Amino acid sequence: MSGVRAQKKQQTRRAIEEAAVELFSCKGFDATSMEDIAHAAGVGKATIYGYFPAKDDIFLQYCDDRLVIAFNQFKEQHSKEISFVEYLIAFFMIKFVFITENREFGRLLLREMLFPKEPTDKAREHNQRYFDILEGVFCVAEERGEIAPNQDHFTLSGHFFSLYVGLLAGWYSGYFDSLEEVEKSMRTLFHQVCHGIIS
Amino acid sequence: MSGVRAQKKQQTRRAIEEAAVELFSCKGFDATSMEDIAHAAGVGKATIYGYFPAKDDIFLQYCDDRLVIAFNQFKEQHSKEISFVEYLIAFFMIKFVFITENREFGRLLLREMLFPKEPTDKAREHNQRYFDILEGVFCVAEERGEIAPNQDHFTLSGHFFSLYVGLLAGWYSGYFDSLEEVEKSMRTLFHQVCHGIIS
DNA sequence: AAAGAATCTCGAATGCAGTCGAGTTTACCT
DNA sequence: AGGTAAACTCGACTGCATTCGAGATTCTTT
Repeated sequence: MSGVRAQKKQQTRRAIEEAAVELFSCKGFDATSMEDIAHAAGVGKATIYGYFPAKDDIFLQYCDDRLVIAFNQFKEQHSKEISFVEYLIAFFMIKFVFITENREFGRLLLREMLFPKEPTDKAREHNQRYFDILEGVFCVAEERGEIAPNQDHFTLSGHFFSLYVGLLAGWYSGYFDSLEEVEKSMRTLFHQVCHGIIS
Repeated sequence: MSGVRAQKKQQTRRAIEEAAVELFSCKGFDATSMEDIAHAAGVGKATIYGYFPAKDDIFLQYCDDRLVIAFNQFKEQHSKEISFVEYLIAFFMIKFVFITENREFGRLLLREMLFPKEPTDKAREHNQRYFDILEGVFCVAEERGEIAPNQDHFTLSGHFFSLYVGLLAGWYSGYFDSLEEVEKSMRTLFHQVCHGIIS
């Protein structure tokens, strides 16, 4: 039975994560010290570093986990019956809402994910989840004749993703007052992609 | 004559900035301590805080200044004779090269500019410089009949800017091996915007 | 020119993220 | 069981950004 230790580890890990998320939500990320977390979780400060490489990672991990859940919920809820643009809007808006739900959390997550100190497999893997989903959307859209054939799906994914990131940057810089405005802009932008701006 | 003090301040400020940039370039941002900078600049550590609110701001300020110079150079060098897409590509590629010249500098600059802790006038002002330039480009393009009339220039600017940001994120996540690849992708994406992906 | 106000300067102190290494617990082997 | 290796834990320590506050310098006023 090599279960005692493993079980305890799980427990400790969860205790740390829960304590951290609770404190971050309550006091804010910067105002929460590792000592606070350690105390709240009932472990020594250094112990935390056996579970998470750095303070950031505690809730980066947490956010990422929650994001996966949101993904899956979305996949269940939304059929691909609607036009692919509407589908994409629903997809990105869910993410948008999720990310901006807590301004500070989202900010840190985005910073880390989009502009990492150096490229990591973790981030790549994270992105791959997007691309896989979008890939599926584009395939269906192509079959239905909604988009021209022979387009590089990776580039397409990148295009929509970029617009999503741009909207987030706009949000964080105060260019939107409400989610409705964001959705409106997203719709405009996505339609630009579809129809072009020339004709 | 209230000049002695003011002059000294200018001198000190420049000494700090120069010492900091020199050290950041040489040793890297994280590896350079405020004490190093203070010592190199010949002032006390605390003095620096009389000139810059935080370590980040020292070279954020510097980067921003240099960026303005790059902007102006660009405006002089490039005529608007070429097609507006080629103009935009030239414009954004210069910025791209500038930003990624020093990976660490660019990363910090982007993080701060795109996802600020809270919206600041400083960032707004920074962005406004873009929009003004792009505005001009779109007006000319419209007159020439290169793009359909009655489009919202702000949204258009946002669109191209988003793609630029997306490419940067791709670069920082290791999806490109060279600037040539970036430019190629940029061209593809910009053409998508022009012609749409439907027809 | 003298004194009082404003500004500038810096070494010392503070607070926090992250590391170290010694001590403790668990797993594995014979 | 008994002993050894591996993994876990934590208080003390390190290094750094940022703040404090007391003293020095410059400006202003009369």
